[in-house]
Amino acid sequence: MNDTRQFHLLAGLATGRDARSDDAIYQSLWEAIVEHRLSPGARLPEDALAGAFGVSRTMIRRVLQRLALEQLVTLRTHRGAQITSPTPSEARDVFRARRLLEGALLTEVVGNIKPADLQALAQIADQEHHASREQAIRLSARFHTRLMAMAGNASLSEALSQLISRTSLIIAVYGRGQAGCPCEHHTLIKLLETHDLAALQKWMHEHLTGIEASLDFTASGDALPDFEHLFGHHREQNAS
Amino acid sequence: MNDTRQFHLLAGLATGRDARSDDAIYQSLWEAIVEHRLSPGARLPEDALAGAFGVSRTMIRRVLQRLALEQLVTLRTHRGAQITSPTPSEARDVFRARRLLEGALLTEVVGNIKPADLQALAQIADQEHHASREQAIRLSARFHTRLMAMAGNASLSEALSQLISRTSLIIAVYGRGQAGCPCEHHTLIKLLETHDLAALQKWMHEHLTGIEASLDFTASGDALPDFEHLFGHHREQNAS
DNA sequence: TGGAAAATGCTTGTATACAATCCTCAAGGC
DNA sequence: GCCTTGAGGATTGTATACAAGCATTTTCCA
Repeated sequence: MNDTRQFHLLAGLATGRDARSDDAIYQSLWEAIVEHRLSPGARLPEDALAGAFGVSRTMIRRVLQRLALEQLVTLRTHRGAQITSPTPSEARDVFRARRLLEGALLTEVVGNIKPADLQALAQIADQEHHASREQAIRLSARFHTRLMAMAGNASLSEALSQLISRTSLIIAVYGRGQAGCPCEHHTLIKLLETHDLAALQKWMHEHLTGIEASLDFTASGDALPDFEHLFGHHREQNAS
Repeated sequence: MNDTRQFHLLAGLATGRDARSDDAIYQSLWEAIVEHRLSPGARLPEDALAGAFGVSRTMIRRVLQRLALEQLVTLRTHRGAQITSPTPSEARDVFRARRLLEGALLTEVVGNIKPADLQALAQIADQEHHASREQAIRLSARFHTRLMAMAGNASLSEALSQLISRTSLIIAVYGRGQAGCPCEHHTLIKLLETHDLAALQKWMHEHLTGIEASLDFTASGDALPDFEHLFGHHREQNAS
């Protein structure tokens, strides 16, 4: 069927021209994933994407590989790409990693605060207020990414921004209703102005723990249910 | 000239067959980079690699893109790939990041020590003793990677293993003579057995700081010298 | 009528052809 | 003699053709 129409909403996002560089395609797909317009489990056929973006499969494959290395899409051989569905275990790893990294990086952030940074953060937080629920998720990711860039360590910032993107996938699978935390971000900006490291770290820890606590891991996020857990007693009866 | 011979040492490393999967090619290149058999700045022409590995450029390009996303090679448009030469600033970022991450992860490692892990670490440390200088560098990376895998957080382990690989590049550019630290790794294993977190963190901090201190950042690591800094006064004289 | 096996179509994997760009080297002008 | 400019070769960027594998459906048999 070569369903190009399904992905035309993606193509319309960026510059508007027909053929785009692979970086622009990456951006479009990244935004669609982080904004939950492409949900975990959704298939990403190469032909359909190539048609929507007006390029050949070559470029699409390069972009998909990049997204796969960032764990936003899952590539299975001869079975194509689909948006990654993080497992509960992976989800917990991501939150543990973020608590550790963002807490530690705050130490370096407080020594590096510049007015321009605070202004940029405030602008993002403001946009979150007026944005749709979908865009708010992406802006929330941008807020955290921008905040951690203030630590001035590109190596860590990059690793962290990947964790932040994956958090959006986790929320898509295990989130229940209520969205992120726009007002909380304004609180953080006020704390940044006081340079109170302990308070900032406490805030960040509670912020991340709060998001994690709002998730519901009982719902099966994966495509195939856990038969072992559901019907395991049958086997025990037969085996014994 | 299509100089395939230059890369035949790489092709001989893995399985020995002619055509290999992209993962095997990635492994071969990764080892050659980490073992300093391919030095920073070395060019990686796609045709030559394709010939050496007995595959087409398609696969080579995929592997090079992956190595580029891990910052082991640098991809410049229409100018091909070459082994990355980390800047002094990047080098310092990597060491800061490793001190932070590895120090913090030790906290989770000490709660998770299993005999099999200690045995695996001891085996790597032993191999370091008997290995050539080149292989010792790779084994040292493996040691740290294996150690941090004990923390049981795949997200952080992956980010960290990238930092560890990049450290090898940094040593290739800025290292002066003396190699790594084989005996020190045996010390760490003894400390692990005591479960003394504070001592472990102290050891790790000094270990990484010691390596960083042994580097010489005055030598120009980049291909093209810093003309701005060298000849900048000329422009100032003309401008004023 | 239900199930298993085969066939067909669709999607991905790999290689290759062609176009675009850059680098090198040589020739000409100042 | 040095710098600029142009042509040629070499290398990368992109698209496409073909092969290989999986999924679905259809058919056949019990």
